Parts: sequence; C-alpha cells; structure tokens
Amino acid sequence: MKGINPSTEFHLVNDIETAWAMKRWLSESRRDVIGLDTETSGLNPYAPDAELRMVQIGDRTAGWAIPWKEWGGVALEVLNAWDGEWTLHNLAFDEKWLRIHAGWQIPWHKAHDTLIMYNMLYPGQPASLKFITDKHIDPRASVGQKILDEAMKKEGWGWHNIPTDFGPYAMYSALDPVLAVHIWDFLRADKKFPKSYDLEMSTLRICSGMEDRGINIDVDYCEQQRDKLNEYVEKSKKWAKDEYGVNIGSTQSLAAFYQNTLNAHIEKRTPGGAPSMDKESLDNMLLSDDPSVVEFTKFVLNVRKADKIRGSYFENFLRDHTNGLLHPSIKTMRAVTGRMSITDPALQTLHSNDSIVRNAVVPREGQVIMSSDLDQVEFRVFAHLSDDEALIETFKKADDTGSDAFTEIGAQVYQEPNFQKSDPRRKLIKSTIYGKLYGSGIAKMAQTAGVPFEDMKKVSDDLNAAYPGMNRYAKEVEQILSNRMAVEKYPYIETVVTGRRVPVEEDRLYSGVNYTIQSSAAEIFKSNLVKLDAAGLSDNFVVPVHDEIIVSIDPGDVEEVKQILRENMTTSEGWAVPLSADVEGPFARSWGEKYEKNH
DNA sequence: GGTCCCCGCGCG
DNA sequence: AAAGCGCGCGGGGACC
Repeated sequence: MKGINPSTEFHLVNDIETAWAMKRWLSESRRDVIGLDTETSGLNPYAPDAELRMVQIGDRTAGWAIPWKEWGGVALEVLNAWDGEWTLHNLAFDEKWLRIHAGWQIPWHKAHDTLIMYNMLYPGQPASLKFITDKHIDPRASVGQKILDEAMKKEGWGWHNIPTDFGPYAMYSALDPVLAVHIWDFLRADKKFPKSYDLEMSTLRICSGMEDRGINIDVDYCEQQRDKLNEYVEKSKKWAKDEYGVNIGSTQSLAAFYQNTLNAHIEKRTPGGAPSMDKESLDNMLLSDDPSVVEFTKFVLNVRKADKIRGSYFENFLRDHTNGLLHPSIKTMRAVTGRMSITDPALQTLHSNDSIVRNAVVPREGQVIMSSDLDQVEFRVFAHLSDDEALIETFKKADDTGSDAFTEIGAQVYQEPNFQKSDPRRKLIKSTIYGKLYGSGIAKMAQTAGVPFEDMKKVSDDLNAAYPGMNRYAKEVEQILSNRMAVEKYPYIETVVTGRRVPVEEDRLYSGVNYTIQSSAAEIFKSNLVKLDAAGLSDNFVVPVHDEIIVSIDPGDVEEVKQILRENMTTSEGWAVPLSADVEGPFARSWGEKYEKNH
C-alpha cells in the first residue's frame, strides 16, 4: 500500500483564480486517466427536488470540487475538454446524475467503473469506496469522512443542504476522484480487464438506457385499482377488528385468534419458533372440519393478497411515476450470482397468476409490447453441465417434437411413448428437477409438491437411475469446492460464460450447483442483451426479468423484431442443449395481455 | 420517531 | 446423509 502522496492538493473551485488553476492542471499535465465523482442532494436523480451539488475531478496530484450551481459552466468546460479515459466508483450512479442534471453524457467507451472491476476481482467482499480505500489504498483517507459526519450531525445538515464551501465537505468531495484513480491503479496492476468486466460494463450501459427511457403506466387504471382494493382491505380489516378483536395483518394476533378463539391447532412453526401463519399453514386451515375456520381463512387469504397488490404495486406505481413514466432502479450486479435486481418499484415481482398488475404496464405512445423468454434456461444449463447423454437426448427430442421437456422425461423414464402432459407424475418430475437445481432433499421436494415422501422418493430414484449424470455432476462440484477451500482459502464456482468467480458459503457447499447454474444463466441473458443491443434493439427495451426481455416497438416492426429476438436470444454454439427462447406478442394494450387466462 | 429484524409472499 | 436457489417489499414489533 503506497498511500496517497502527501503533496496531493485539494481545491474548492469557488473563484476565478482556482478555476484557472484547474484548467492549467488539466491542460499542462500528462495523464492516462481522470477520476470523476459527484455529490448530490440524495439518491434518486428523478426526485422532484433532486439537485446536483458538486462535480469533482482529480488524478494522482490534485482533486477539484466544483459546486454545480455556481460553477456548473466551468465544470462542463472541463468535462468536455478531457477526451481520455474516465474512472468512477459506481459509474451507474454518477452517469445518471450528470446526464439528467448537467445534461452531460459520459462517453461510455471511455468510462470505467472500479466498483464492477472490484466485484470481478474480489467477489463477495464489500466494495464501497471507503472499504476499498481503508483496505488497499490509505486508511488515513477516511478520517475526513468522520469529521464530516460529526459536523453534519451537529449542524443538522443533510446532503441536500450542506454548504458547498464548508471546508470538510469540499475536502471530502475533492478527495473522492483522487481515490478513484488510486483504486484504478491498484486494480489495474496487471493492465488486464477480466472478460466478465466487459460484459458487465455493456450491461450497465444498456440498463442505464432502460432506466432513463422509463416504463409507461396507465395512471387512471392504477388509481381505480388502488381505490377499489383499498376500500375492500380497509373494510375487511376493520370488520375483523370490530367483530373479533383480531388484527389480521399481525401474525401474532392472527395466531392467537386461531388458537384461543377458533380452537384451531397450528402445526407449523416459523424459523423463529412462532406459530406459522404462512400460506401453507393457512391452506391447512382450509381442510378443517369447522366451517367457521374455513370461512375465516378464505377471508384472510383474500385480504392478504389484495393488500399486497394494492400496497406493493399500485401504490408504488403511483408514488414513483412522473407523467405516467416510471424510472426504476436497475442494479445489474445485485445478486451474488450476478442476477439483476429492480427496485422502485420491484418490477420483477409483479403477480403473474393473473393480469391485474401487469395491465398497468402499457406500450409507449403508438407502440406495442413484445417479449422474449429464455426457455427453461437453468434446466438446460444443468443438462449441459451434467453431461448426461440420456438427458441431453431427451431435450433434443422435446425440441424436435415441440413437446415439453418434463413430459418427454416422463415418456423416457417410464418407457411410455404416450406419456401425457396431464399425467400426475409430470408434476413430480418437475418438482424433482427443480429440487435438484436448487440442491433440495427429497423431504423438501415432497413438501413443495404436496405429496407423500415415498411417492416423491420413487420418482426421484427413477430419475436418478435414468440420468445418472445429474448426481455425478453434483458430487463433482462439491469435490471441487472442497479442494478450493483447502488450497485457495475460499470455495467458489466459475460461471460458464466468462469464468467469473462466485464465492460459495463454506457450510453450504451443496448450493454450488445452483450458483453455477444461476450465475451462468444470468450471464447468458446479459450476453443476449448485448447481442440485441448490437442488432439495434436496445432503444426499445422496457424491462428485463431475469431471463426475459420486454420491448416496446412500432406496430410496423413486429415481424422484423420477432426475427431479431429469435436470433439473438438463442445460443447453440458450445452448448450440448440449445438455449432457446420464445417470442410473444404483439400486445397492443398492456403487458398484462400476456397473462390473461385464455392466452 | 427512527432503525432493524422477523415474517410472509411476490417473481424467476 | 442432508441441505431448495436468488432477490424486494410491507407490516408488525422490538429496541433505542
């Protein structure tokens, strides 16, 4: 650790002389990269009162903090003057603020993100600027942060109103781009970017575009649904409270009511030991001999669902939109496995068993919605990795005949060519396969499928006999993980696409199979987005949902887009089983059409 | 009054 | 031998 050179200068650009000094610094020194950072009023750049407060640039010799409101023109001058590489820590954040509030688009092909770089090279470790600086750069650097925190507390300042000329704030701000450059130096010691870094940087650029273009919602529909559900939920909760004194929103109150008033027995416990009032527990209540228990339980289940839909979706849509446009936050590397997550609102969790919520998501003006889903991608990746000849053959047959993989497995395992999709064994086959993907035991599979242990075991044994590669692969993975734990200090798996390392918890090595599959599938999907971007479709992206991309397109382009989606969402090269995708739509009214019962 | 965890449940 | 994977969100409730 070399640390920060004590002769490094930090400046607040709040007079002409300093502005000139900064410009001289920019033009007179030779350098490979400039660090860039911003200070903002808060986290959400789309908030009505959002304000860019400071733009900071720096290298190994100096850091400059430029108050945006007073000296924004100077800031833009230097942003435009530098045509070399930029490095930032958490590019996704600053890129948005600069684009929205400074009207300046960072050139993506010259922008680097040390947050992503760090994630690639030190998977599973905290990756905040502060943590990395303390650990790898210079622990003295965080002293300023402490002083600033205390001052803000003492003066009652927040990020939105701390004066830009307050010394510690200016100093702390000017330091950050300098740190960004030091982290760049540290991570770039071998001057190579991992393959996964390129994929993630492209994904970042594509998803940033999606956040910016936003998602159109039908505001009137949301308001109607919210009001309707609101009335039902409030009325119902009040009735339960008045009539029986039970708060059905509280698991404690609800459990007490079942036990004390309805004299119902609650078998299941939560991990914390409390009586469980989850869906399974309540579904058991539906089997009660006591009609009043059954009626009350139906009532509770209905209210819960309505409450969830109202609060998590319609309320949030209405809270977050501006003129019918939602700008969600897409975190491209949120899950340890590299899956993306979407918040504000949580667009990956919209109810799919009916279309009520997705009806709120509509095409852009004059357009139609289409979608493309990867077809059982995790199972296909599993089949590829397990290298089980029979399983691979079964997939090929299912693809050739256009039948469903689980049905085809039934036909194969039971030697019944006429095995039907409606055969009750198909459900057990599906449960077994998903159980294996997730590393579950037979007891859990049986519980999920709602069948006796013995029935489940029979199917599981049959599948293991027919496709021995599945268990063989699982054993292999555990063996590799144990070896790595012993030799390399921590157990990790590698993704199939880029070889990115994903750490596995030491006491849960069995989850390595799922991690490999899930993280590889995530990279396959991201690669497909990059391919679609190259094919010119990314401006039409609306939202990604793990293995599915939603697009909004002109009605005249439907056939062309179908073709583009089919081509670029499918991968065959290098896979024992083709990774195929379907295309659905066009839907002229809403995303919900895809989920309508008769569809 | 703010913060954190538990619990339950939505999605892939 | 046995182990369901990954997320986000909201209400309740404990705690400070």
